[in-house]
Amino acid sequence: MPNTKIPQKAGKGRPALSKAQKETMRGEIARHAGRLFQDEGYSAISMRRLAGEVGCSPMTLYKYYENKIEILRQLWGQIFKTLFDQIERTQPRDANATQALTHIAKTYVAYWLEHTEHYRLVFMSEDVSQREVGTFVDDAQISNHFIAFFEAMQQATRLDPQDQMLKHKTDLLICTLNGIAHSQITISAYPWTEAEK
Amino acid sequence: MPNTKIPQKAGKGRPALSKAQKETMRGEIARHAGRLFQDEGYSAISMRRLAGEVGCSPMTLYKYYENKIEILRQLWGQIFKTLFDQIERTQPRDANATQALTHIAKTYVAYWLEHTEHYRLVFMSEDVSQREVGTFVDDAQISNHFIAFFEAMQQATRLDPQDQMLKHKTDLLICTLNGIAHSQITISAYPWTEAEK
DNA sequence: TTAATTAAATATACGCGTTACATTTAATTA
DNA sequence: TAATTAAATGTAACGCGTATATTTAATTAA
Repeated sequence: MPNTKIPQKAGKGRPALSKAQKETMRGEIARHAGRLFQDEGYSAISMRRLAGEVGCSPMTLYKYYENKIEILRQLWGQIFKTLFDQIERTQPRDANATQALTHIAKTYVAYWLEHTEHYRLVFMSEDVSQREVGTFVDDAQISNHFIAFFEAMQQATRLDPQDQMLKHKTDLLICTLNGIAHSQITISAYPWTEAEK
Repeated sequence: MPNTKIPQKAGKGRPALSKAQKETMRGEIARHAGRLFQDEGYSAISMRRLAGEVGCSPMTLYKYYENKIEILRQLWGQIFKTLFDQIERTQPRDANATQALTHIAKTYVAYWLEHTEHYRLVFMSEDVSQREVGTFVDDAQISNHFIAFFEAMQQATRLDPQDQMLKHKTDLLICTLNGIAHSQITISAYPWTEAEK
């Protein structure tokens, strides 16, 4: 196999970037992308433009990210991490199952309302195809966080984790919460009734 | 205003296409597009390719459709028209409000299961952006049909049409029905429990 | 018949995301 | 210092949707 490129373990040449170095540059790109996407919209920012702002060549972006949507997904990941960290941090120790679920739901909605620019970046980025949103849901980094909903719902309802109904209830709750946040951000003044279910 | 282009009423130049001619050509394009999109997927078919199959130049397509997504939306419109015509045609005369709503729901799901290729075209076309799906919901031709759901729900629940709860219930029903169809088409064997709510 | 007019149809061109490839730069070791 | 090797850059190209410029053809006035 003459065409396979095997990276050297401790070769003689220029060393590959360390994980930290790679992360630094990824972060730098994400930082500019976040600002630009927020200001002008995902679809309005071209890779050539982003490269210009970062101060590198367009091709260099592809050294650090597979493609454009992966940059946006990175931002999504950061946002959800912040959100779920906040939920966990503010969860009262002495809460029972129902209170815990309510706390998750309330904090979740409150976060989006306090960071509407993040909400827009996640749920209202234009020219993002369904397939790309699909991989967003598949993204382990993000979807794992939503397991918190599932577990809290399981605790609160005492349903069998195998029960299809449990997943349905959880999905419905998430949809409802997103719906509430969406309504409050786009339309203003919306009935504030999220504690149900 | 020197730049406004006012079409002549019965001008001297080459006559504009008649409405019938325009519709014929639109239908011809939609016919090919339907076949190609179903066989190879919306995103896999380029305007150049579609033009080749129709037998015209790529830009001629833009004489009859604003852009690519409008061709897909035309197909969506046809599908929903067929679907809601069928619901109306098969609605029993002597049904009470609850029975009528149940009939709508059942026929709706059954249609997608009998025409899975249409379901895929409507709900699973890849590389369709969120903005484009947004205008799909805004499309009067399609969304008017969904008013049938709203009215049937209003009759069945006897809620005030102004009541926010009514719209919520309707939205939830539609989501649930789509969810059932989606589950049955993608996964097989799924709990068949749509008559509730 | 011919010239003028006008819309249809086509040809050309642009910027996009992305890929491929060639070249240059810089960090490491023999 | 020379060889090596990955990073980084430059250049070009591809196919895409589509905006704009140009050509073609159908009609009427001369």
